Amino acid sequence: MSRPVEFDRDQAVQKAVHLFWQRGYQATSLTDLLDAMGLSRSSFYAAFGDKRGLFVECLDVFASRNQALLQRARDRKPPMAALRSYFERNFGQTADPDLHFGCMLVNTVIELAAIDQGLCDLAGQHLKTVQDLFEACLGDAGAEPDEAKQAAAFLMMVNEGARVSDRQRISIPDQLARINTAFGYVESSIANRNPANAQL
Amino acid sequence: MSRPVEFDRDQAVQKAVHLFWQRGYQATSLTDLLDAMGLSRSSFYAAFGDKRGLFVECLDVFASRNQALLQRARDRKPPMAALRSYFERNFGQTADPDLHFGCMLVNTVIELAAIDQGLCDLAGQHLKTVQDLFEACLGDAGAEPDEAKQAAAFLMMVNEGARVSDRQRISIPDQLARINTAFGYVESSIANRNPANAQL
DNA sequence: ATCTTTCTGGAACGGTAGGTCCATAATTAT
DNA sequence: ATAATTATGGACCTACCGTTCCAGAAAGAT
Repeated sequence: MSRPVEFDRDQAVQKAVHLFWQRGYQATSLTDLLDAMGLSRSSFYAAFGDKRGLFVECLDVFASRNQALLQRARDRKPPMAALRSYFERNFGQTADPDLHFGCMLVNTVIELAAIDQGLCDLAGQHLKTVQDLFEACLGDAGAEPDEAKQAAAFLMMVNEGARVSDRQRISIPDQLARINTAFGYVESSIANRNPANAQL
Repeated sequence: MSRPVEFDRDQAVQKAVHLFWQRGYQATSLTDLLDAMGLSRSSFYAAFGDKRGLFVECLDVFASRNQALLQRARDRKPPMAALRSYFERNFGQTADPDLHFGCMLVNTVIELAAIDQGLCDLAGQHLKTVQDLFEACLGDAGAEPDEAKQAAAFLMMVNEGARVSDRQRISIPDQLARINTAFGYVESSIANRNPANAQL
């Protein structure tokens, strides 16, 4: 029927995610995006509507990749180990030592809270989904329902804090130590209430 | 000798702090600042150099007010109560229910991590000073030196997370519950290691 | 009252932002 | 080969950014 699109849409979005994740929404200019994605202005607007539309798509892509990561860990490891792996991701196991972008959802909440409530809320909803996954893992580990809910909320706060620390290029051992402290608290709390689950 | 300045510099900086705190560095335009501070462009550049210079000054003002708040609480309350009051500040005790700006230092770290490393580092240094205050409070509460250091790092992570949650307009009871969970962990940890300090 | 100094308002600057538009290139269907 | 359709490159638009500059207003010193 007509001329086909020349660029790989998914790959272009990947590049955009990387840019937005690193530099945030406002500081990423359309020119930056076009250069990274390797397409022209017309193609961009035809494919994504506008900058904000692309950002929404990037938030969704980031969030689903993020959730999949935790979900896969949950399928393969003991529940508390799966949770820990989510928190320790990007701390020490990445090849690039300068890859301290934190979490795109957290970055978005902070950057756009007073600028674009719609985008901020969208990022917040994705974070809430992750928190629900935390709760499920804690349930797997033997926590009572209310205990799991409380600990999941606590762990989401810890997660948000850890991502802030990450952007400050805190040393990896210090970062891991903080996370270990938080998990030590949660695990001993669950074990104390349910001594049956000595090992989680 | 000559015509005196017409505006109150401190008051103008206060207004600027409020704007930068709420909207961040990039989204606050010079026009916004001039309107809020009530001075003209010429006066602005004569008094503050440029936008970035004013931001540095605002970061310093915010940080010193922040530290003073915790320090005053430390002088007047038991150490752990003083710490708690710092975390609970701005959650429920403010008159304006829409005042969910988080912490200007945390906001700056996230917004400018990949944009202006100097400003990001400056905010990070101020946060480190607060963390040192945390450590001092924990020492007051009877924690061993290494225990205090570890718990202070943990609490800074919690603080950063709590400020992120604040920007999402999380409900006040939920916010207080998370903080209470974190402090419950820390306090029972200190009490268990040093049973002598049953009450902190 | 005059001079000197400094502050003030507003016009103007170059640069860049996100977004639009159109002529042209490229592809498929006939 | 030609027609129809859609993607593409790049010029162009308006708006706003942070900053500079200058003419004139205002106040103290004499």
